[in-house]
Amino acid sequence: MKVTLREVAKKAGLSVTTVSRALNGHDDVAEETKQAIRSVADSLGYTPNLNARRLKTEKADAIGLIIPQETLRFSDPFFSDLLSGIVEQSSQYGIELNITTPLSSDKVEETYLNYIRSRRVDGFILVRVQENDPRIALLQQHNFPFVAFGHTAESTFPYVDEDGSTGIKTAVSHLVMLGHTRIACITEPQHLAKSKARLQGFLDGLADHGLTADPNLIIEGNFRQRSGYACTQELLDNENPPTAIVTVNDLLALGAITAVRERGLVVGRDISITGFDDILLAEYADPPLTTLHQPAHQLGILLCQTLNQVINKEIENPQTILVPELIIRGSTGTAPKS
Amino acid sequence: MKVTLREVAKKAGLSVTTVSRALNGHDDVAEETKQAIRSVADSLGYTPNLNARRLKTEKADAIGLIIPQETLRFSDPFFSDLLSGIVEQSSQYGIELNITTPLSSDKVEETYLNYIRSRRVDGFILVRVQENDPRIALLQQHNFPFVAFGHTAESTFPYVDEDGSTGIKTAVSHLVMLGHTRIACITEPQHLAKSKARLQGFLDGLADHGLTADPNLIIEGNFRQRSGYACTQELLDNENPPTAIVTVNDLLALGAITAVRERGLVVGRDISITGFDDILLAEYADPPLTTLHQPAHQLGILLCQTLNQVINKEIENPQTILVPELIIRGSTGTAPKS
DNA sequence: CTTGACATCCGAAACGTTTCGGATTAAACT
DNA sequence: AGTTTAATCCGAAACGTTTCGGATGTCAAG
Repeated sequence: MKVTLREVAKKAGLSVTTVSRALNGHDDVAEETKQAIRSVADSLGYTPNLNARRLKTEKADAIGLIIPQETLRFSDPFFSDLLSGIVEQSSQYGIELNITTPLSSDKVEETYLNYIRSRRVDGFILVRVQENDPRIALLQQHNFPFVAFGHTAESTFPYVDEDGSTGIKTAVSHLVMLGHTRIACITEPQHLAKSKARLQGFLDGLADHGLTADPNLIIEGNFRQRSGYACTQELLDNENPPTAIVTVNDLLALGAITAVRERGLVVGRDISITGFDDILLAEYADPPLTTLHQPAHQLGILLCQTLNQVINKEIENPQTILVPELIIRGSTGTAPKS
Repeated sequence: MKVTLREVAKKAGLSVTTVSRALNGHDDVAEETKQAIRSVADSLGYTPNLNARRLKTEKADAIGLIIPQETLRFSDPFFSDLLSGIVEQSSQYGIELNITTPLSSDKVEETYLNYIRSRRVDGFILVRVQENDPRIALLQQHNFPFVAFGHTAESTFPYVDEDGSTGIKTAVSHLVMLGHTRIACITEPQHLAKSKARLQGFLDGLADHGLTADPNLIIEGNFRQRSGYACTQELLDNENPPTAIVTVNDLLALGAITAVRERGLVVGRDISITGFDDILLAEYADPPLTTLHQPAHQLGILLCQTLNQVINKEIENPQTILVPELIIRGSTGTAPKS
């Protein structure tokens, strides 16, 4: 049933050594023997036992993706596109993609350590990086290859990231150009690096146009539609409500749209709303959502490519930042005259 | 740096054999030596080299999920919830989850074969099963453990599935009770088992109430919103348009809602629409979508549990079917008087 | 005719684990 | 006292691969 190198060797009348070297394309075996060996191997349906190879070579040809429980639970569309990019690229490279989640939130580092020590992956892709992320400290200390999706100003490690700050600034500019001055912002929890960056972009964007942020108009939500809905209610209850709301992701924006409409207001006329990510549903929202397009799938591919380079030491400290593009749709319009 | 069994043994003053057996909890080593060994192992930070273990035991403690390219590309929310369930449960079991996609659609079986022969997984979870699925034939022929998400009437293999037919029947009944008689259906491509079942449910549902399906009102879409939009346009252009549309997944329904509204009609009053899956966005659609709730996350967990049982031969041929529950929201209402 | 260089092949060891079959000792029976 | 039994422990082989360090043969150059 199972066919090993030894059997290929026997059938080909050659040594195991030669067969191994032939199949791995070394140049100390004659071209015609290589051919012969390959055809024997094919006829027997030989596929190397990966575990044996890994044991010997001390390479796993695999990468790990340890998803935080929070990310796992509230699967947002952006993340699944990111994931699909990672899956696609790792498959293309012929390396395994190994996905897990820590058993509990206080066992994150334990999980990483176990993976490192048991030698089952050559590197990690990190998502949801935080400031002073303990995972990164751990990996750096062990000198273990990884690439982070996310960064801060001080980051000295390999990462791929969006430029969330610039992205939001673009959205703010867009709104200011439309005449808005009372602009609100619904943010995400601030422990994540990317959420911080986006909020900063909002503040900077206002400042760029000589506006100052009204603290009453900055409100922290989470990552879900329901939260966008609730935050918007709160904003609209304000005695001097905003004419535009910058939300920090599309799901928040969709929730905001629902809330606005429930009050009998028209999105894009009475109140403008912007999102972030350009998930599939943004285009089909009603009205279609003005948002910042993130090439999620592409980012996933890039993450995987970068990690591969880090593992193979082809590059020392790659850092890539992609600037999202503003897609203007119906959810934003000129400010109402007051 | 790396610590092996040998070093634990040396430090503990015992043989490699004993250390191995102690750590694996065999009962031919004294309780106090076990304790001692464990503490030495912990102090050294020993973690077994998985590749060595796998080589020896011929078990991978890993399962594979080979995602078809189509599924990968158009990441639907349902699938990511399913995936999250699989990730969660496999992590809980402490087995690896290995995700790939075939390099091209004609290399699907090659990919499976490679995985089987290289001994890197103990079993597979299959998604998007078709009638007479060649992957299933292959796995059965190799006597390799797997569990399918999906089935047909003749299926003799282990599966977990939703009862799509009964689900849609429930939706049809609901509409009939509301007085609808001209009911349309937007289906998915019929090569998938689940899509076939859902269409059958539609036909059976009508028949149950003595209605016959109008071929003009059955129209094949795909899996995306855009398609639901286009199909609905077509339905509404009919000379005798339907008063209700049963769509076979939520994204189609969301597209349908957009199309209906664009014509100035009111969903839930002029035209009723039902979906299937109850994705996160269904509740926040406008109007909220009447749909069939699928416990996607739970299904993922169940798939993983079932596969585990199959691998460990705890059960011979497990087949589970979950009946989806109709969630009535605002997108359906009494039929307009004509 | 010898020498060296080159091309091609191979034996044996090693990676770190598990396990088979036995060895040792002490306790518990005839 | 001798013999069985049980409790602990261990040596060595094996899983299938890669690779180090040669071995063999051929051929051109000296």
